[in-house]
Amino acid sequence: MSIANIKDVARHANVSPGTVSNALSGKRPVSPKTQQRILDSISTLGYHPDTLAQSLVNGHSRTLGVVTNHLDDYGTSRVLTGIDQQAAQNGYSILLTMVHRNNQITNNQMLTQLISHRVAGIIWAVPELWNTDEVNLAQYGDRLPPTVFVLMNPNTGLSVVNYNIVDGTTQAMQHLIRQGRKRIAHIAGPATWDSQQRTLIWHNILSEASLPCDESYVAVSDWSVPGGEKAMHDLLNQHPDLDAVLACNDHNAIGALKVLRAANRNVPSEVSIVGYDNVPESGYVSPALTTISLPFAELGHAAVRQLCQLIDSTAQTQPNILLPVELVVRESA
Amino acid sequence: MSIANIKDVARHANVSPGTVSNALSGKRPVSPKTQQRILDSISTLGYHPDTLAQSLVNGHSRTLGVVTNHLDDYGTSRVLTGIDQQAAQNGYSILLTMVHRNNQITNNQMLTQLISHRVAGIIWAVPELWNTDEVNLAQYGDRLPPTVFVLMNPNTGLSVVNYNIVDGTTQAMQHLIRQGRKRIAHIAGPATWDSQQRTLIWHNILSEASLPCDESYVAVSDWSVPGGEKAMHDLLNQHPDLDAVLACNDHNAIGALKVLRAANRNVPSEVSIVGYDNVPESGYVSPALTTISLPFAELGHAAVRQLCQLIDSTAQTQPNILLPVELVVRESA
DNA sequence: TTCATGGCTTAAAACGTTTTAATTAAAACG
DNA sequence: CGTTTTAATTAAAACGTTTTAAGCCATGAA
Repeated sequence: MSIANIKDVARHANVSPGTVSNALSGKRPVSPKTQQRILDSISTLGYHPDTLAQSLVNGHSRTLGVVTNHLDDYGTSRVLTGIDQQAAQNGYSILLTMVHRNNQITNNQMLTQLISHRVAGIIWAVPELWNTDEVNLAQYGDRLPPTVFVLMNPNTGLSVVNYNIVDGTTQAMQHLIRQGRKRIAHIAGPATWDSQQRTLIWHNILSEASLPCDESYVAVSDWSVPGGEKAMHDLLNQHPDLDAVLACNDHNAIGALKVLRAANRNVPSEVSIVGYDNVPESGYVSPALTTISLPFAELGHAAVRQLCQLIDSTAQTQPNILLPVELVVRESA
Repeated sequence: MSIANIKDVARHANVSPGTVSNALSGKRPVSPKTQQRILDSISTLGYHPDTLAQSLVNGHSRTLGVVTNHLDDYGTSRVLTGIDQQAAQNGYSILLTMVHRNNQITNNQMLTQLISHRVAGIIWAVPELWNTDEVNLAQYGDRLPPTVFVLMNPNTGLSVVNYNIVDGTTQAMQHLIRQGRKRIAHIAGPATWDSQQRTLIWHNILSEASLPCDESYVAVSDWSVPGGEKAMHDLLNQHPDLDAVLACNDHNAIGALKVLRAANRNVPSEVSIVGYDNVPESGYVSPALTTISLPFAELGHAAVRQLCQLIDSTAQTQPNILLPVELVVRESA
């Protein structure tokens, strides 16, 4: 006995397939008696409608394609969790495609795959790996479903959901300056758009306050703890008298913390540190990190809501969304 | 102009739809000339086959349904990353369903959703939240596609992929005993199967070695850092002279570390600690944690491979898979 | 009695593929 | 050059739904 379909139900309930469809969708009236009969047949046969067939006939699949980075870091995981949450709430399933380190599959292949699956929309959540030059969106024409980009440069003409980078860095800097710090070094990330953005703000605020902000106060690191250690080392060599550090993320800040402890500089009395991201461990290193808390899960929520609006309204674009951030003051500054 | 389908291609290449299908699949020979003509038409029209229609006609969807826990902890994220990696390699897409904290959707609804999507197989990767009583798998009969369970009790008659819990805990205990530790306390997790398993092994090894192992040496915690702090507090009260701690995971161990530092007990000279999981932060707390490294990504890989075998062979079951673990010796023990 | 009205129901077409069985075209053979 | 074999192609059926247009049957009005 193979798996039951709508015809089996129809036959069992002595009714036509169309009526079964109506009974389930409620789009057309069905008499109470037949309704009940159909429901009974459905449960005795254990019938579940075939989503594929449904999607095929009405042209869309109530599925969102999500392209995300590998989940090795906290932020990406949280964003994906948020996406799933909101998608479930809006009645969408999600079709997942991940970008891995040894990336064997191209952006184009990913898009093609999602398009083939007839997803209703796409969320591109690969921070900064999206190079608009690499992929020519226009080539897909109207085959490309509505698409929302998370954690991306909002000045690209695409539909972007991001957190407020400017505000976050500004808050952190102001906090340090308010505490009377004068020589504020900066551990920058790799040369991605958002990282450059933060460095720029660091520079502007310091120069406005007539505080030192030349290049010797900046060390470039990757996003890792060892990277932070190395950067802190260099900074201490250049400026043994520095009294604060603005790190581009918490992991770098944690690395810096280790180096400062080894160098017998007390944090925060001698040197203040502010991180970025508010990863869980930032709360239980010692001293606990003062950091900028980013609304990762909310980014996921907002992206799905934005996407659903695009899908429903068939408007081509929506205004970008920038979510607020929050300075979490703990012990390190 | 709507999106191109196989008929459009056929018309454009002066050929029948069936031939286009054959040209793409290679299942039946097509003459080189027509082949070329078809390929040209495909690229000028920008044709991508509709996966939904394909799946509908050949009965399966080259999609794996994955049910995972929310991604707030490292292990789950890594497992999912591993699953995606291997699935991509085997040519499967993945349809994601997450279990969230405020769980509004039941196990049954999840299964029904996946079944409706005609997934080729299911990976259930919700550690310990799966209660076999809650869901009666038998009720789905042959509607349920092949299913593999990750991080679950292997003694259930289901197809399970897990790491070797017994071996991991044993290695940790032997390491502590080798170092001459006599009073080894234990921070246990919530009363889940694998947690109980570890507590049992802790007990057996100690009693074999004629070392104290009564209940007063066990504190129950959740999996969190604060939970670990509280547990460590209690243990120190009960046994101020304890000289080692076996924690049920790294977060508990980190919490314990904080309490021990506050109590001025040197780690590892006075008290040794071993964690479990090898989360990234275990490497950069101070002192760095000695811990059991679990093969999370490999669990994902193995689960997909196992599932693919089940799908291909249509054998009902496969032997369970237990992956080896590794003791990572750092500073804390 | 006839006719429209309105509420349910149904048969058939459509969605975009693959596959089967039948057909044609091409090649090989005597 | 006719016949057989083989290779390439096609028309049509199938997959499981939804939807459209048509049909049926009471009911109530003229």
